[in-house]
Order: sequence, then structure tokens, then C-alpha cells
Amino acid sequence: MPELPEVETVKGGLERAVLGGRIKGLRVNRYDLRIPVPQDLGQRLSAQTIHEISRRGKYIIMHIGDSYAVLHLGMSGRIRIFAAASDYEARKHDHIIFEMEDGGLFAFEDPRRFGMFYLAGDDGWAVERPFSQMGPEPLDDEWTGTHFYNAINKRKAPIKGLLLDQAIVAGLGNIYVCEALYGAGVDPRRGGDSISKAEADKIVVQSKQVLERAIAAGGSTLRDYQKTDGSLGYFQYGFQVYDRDGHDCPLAECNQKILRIVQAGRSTFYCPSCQK
DNA sequence: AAGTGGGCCTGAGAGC
DNA sequence: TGCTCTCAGGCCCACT
Repeated sequence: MPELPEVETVKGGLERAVLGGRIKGLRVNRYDLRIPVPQDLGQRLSAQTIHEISRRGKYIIMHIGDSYAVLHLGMSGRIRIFAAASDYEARKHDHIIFEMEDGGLFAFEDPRRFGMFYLAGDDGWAVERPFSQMGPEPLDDEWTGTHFYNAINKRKAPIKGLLLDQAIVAGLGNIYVCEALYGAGVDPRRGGDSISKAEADKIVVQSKQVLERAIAAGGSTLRDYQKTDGSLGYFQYGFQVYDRDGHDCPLAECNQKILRIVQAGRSTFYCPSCQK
């Protein structure tokens, strides 16, 4: 399940492999993604150069010719990159395959189709649409404890959900929110308006730390960019609480077990003793 | 306005 | 073994 560190890994892999390259053509196996793929996508992107690849939150934006293509990996999305098209092995859920003029190839695979690939301007999906309401990047200096505190101190919703709200901070997902709250020692059930400035500071610091560690772990997988799926970076990182309900709290002097609860339909993992 | 919950989708894993 | 059921997750959107 790609979160910001995995998306960053994918973006890096694409940059190394196809930035500056020209698209020879593409094959679309499915048009009925969550946002429909335009029928003329191939015409519009063929023979166009990939000028720039950037990331905003969990979205990757590719400036191709005069178009802006927006890619989101959802939860099962991957980009597989091949230096030579002859190395490509088709998979069942490869929805869009990009063939490059230099002989390379990359494929957007997404079994659960929670992801998206669309061109800016189509059907009102302006390139800025997902971004206009989006909060700061969690790793930017702009995202400080003060900024975070001001964004949440009148909100009654649980802090867990507020951290998942991309309008407050863009790029945190369920896993890293659980980890950051554990690191900060804050109970995920508490309302935003109960969080002190000092606690907001801690949450912000911890968020940045868990993301930076995960990016560092994922970065090592970039050497083999044919496997640019982010999965190695994700699995190499050992989680303290995520998906560990029933296990002992990692803190040696704590005797509690990690609990799993459901908040707004999403799993939350936390230590009832360490997180107040 | 803010908060909640359903829908989307498939594969993995549990339980029978 | 093989079936059925449940769950996972980000995001959008409808509803309160």
C-alpha cells in the first residue's frame, strides 16, 4: 500500500528511467479506471517528451508534451519499469503500458483499481483539483508544530483522522499516522481540540522521522529500478504498532499489548499505556 | 462547516 | 481441498 515514501521511490525510479525520454506509444488494457482513461490517450501522449516528473502528496504529476498526467497508485498500484521492452512480462492488471522511443517500457499495474491516471482538464479533473485544498507536505519546513496546532485546535474529530486529512497535511496514510502517534505518545482517540501545542510539536517531529526513515529504507531499492514498486522499502521498515495488535508494546518497560480499534472505518493500532 | 459512513475493487487469509 | 466470507486501503461523495 503505497504511502508517501513509496510514492517518492516510484517517482525517483521514473525519473531515472524515463525523464527526458519520448513516448513511442502506449497500450491501454482498461479504460474503466476510477476516473475513466480517455479513449484518445495514446494519440495525445505518443511522440511526446516527458519533461518533468513531480510529486504532491501521494500523487505523481508527469508533464508530457503539453499535457499534465496525474497518477495515483491507490493502494495496490505499482509502476514496473523495464530497460528493454523485450524484458516486459505482462500481468493481469497492467492497465496502461508506456513504450519509450529508447526501447524502454513502463507499466501501470493496479489490481484493485483504487488508483487513477488522468490528464489535466478532462471532465473537470483539472490538474490542480486534488491539490487546491491540499495541506503542506509533511517533510516541508512549512509544516511545523505551530501550523499543525492552528489547523486542529478547533476540531473535535479524533487526531487520528485529522492526520489522515490531506487538507491538513498531504501524504500521511494510515500506517505512518499510527506510527507517528505512537512515537509522540498521543492517544489516537483524542479530539484535535484537546491536543496541546507541545503535543502538536511532537506529532509533527515524529511524522517527519517515520517518513524519513522509510524513505531512506526505500531509497536503497532504487539501485534496481526495474523493481520500482516501493514494496521493498515499505517492508524493510519495521513497524512499532501498525498491524501488531496483541503483540507486546515495543517499549521494554511497558507491559501492555498493542490494541487495534476502528476509527471512521479504518484500523488504528496503539499502546493504551504509552499513548495518553 | 464538520464529521461520518458507503462505495469502489481484488487478493489474501481465515474458517468451515 | 475448495468454497465462502471478511478485510484491507485512499479517495470521493452523499448524507446528517
